[in-house]
Amino acid sequence: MSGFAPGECFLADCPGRLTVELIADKWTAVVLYGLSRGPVRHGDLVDLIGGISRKVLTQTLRRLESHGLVRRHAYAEVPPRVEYELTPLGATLIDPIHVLTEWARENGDAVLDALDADPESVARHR
Amino acid sequence: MSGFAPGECFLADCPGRLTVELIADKWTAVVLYGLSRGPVRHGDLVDLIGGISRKVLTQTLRRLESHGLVRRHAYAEVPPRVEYELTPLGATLIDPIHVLTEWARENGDAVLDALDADPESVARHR
DNA sequence: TCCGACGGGAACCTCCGGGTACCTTTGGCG
DNA sequence: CGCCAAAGGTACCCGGAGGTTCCCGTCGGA
Repeated sequence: MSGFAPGECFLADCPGRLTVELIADKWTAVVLYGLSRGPVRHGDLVDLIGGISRKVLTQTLRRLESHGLVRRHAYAEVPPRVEYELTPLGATLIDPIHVLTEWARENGDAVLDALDADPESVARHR
Repeated sequence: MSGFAPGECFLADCPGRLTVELIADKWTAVVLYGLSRGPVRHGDLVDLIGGISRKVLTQTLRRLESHGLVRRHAYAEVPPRVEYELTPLGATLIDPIHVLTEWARENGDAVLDALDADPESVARHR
């Protein structure tokens, strides 16, 4: 519990808040991660991620694009082909996201244990 | 762009998804970070974080509690006093979150630049 | 000739995140 | 004596994020 300087950040107008706004979204991190090994087509991303709707994927990608994290390549072919890839800036976000997945791999079970070992905490009010 | 093994995770039912479900929330990461230096009272957290409403803070803390990341201490005093603190499991999440804040400190400006260097992309479809 | 492949977009709906206002308990104080 | 303040929780309501469905565009192939 030492080595952090928590008070300095995450409080209202600090840069950490920005990142949270960016990736603390239901799908953003997953999409970024799905792009981490190279360009992927829109439809492939839908299959790859699983559970995301095409509309939301498009929205997410558009937002990431406008934030400079993702680049869009539309080829004038038929049937249309669109590929998305990380920008260099976007690629720098993979590491932090990767840290999260590592955490999940190590502690995911503990969370699940706590979840079903603690059903009364939902019912307990005081 | 090497060293990752992206395909293995983040795809539907992998553990990485769990973490995202956990902290990919507007406030969760911020709250965890606010608790990272020790027990904090409910009201103090509201002030510390800034912008969160008491209700949402309570909801967030409750969820974290049921996930085993936060422990709640309610003292039978008047006026009531409630303190929240990280569990050991919750403390392990501080590092990954810290990585995110580091990213923000380094790349936050680049994101903001991309945002207002690309205003037409926002107007184009939003 | 008509359908299928691929990606985008509009219309519609549902659900829950978030804000507001009120409730609780008891001691302080007018 | 009675009313309010402090601190946290909660009932209720609304807006918007996210999902579903359908439609569009074009060309190749059955």
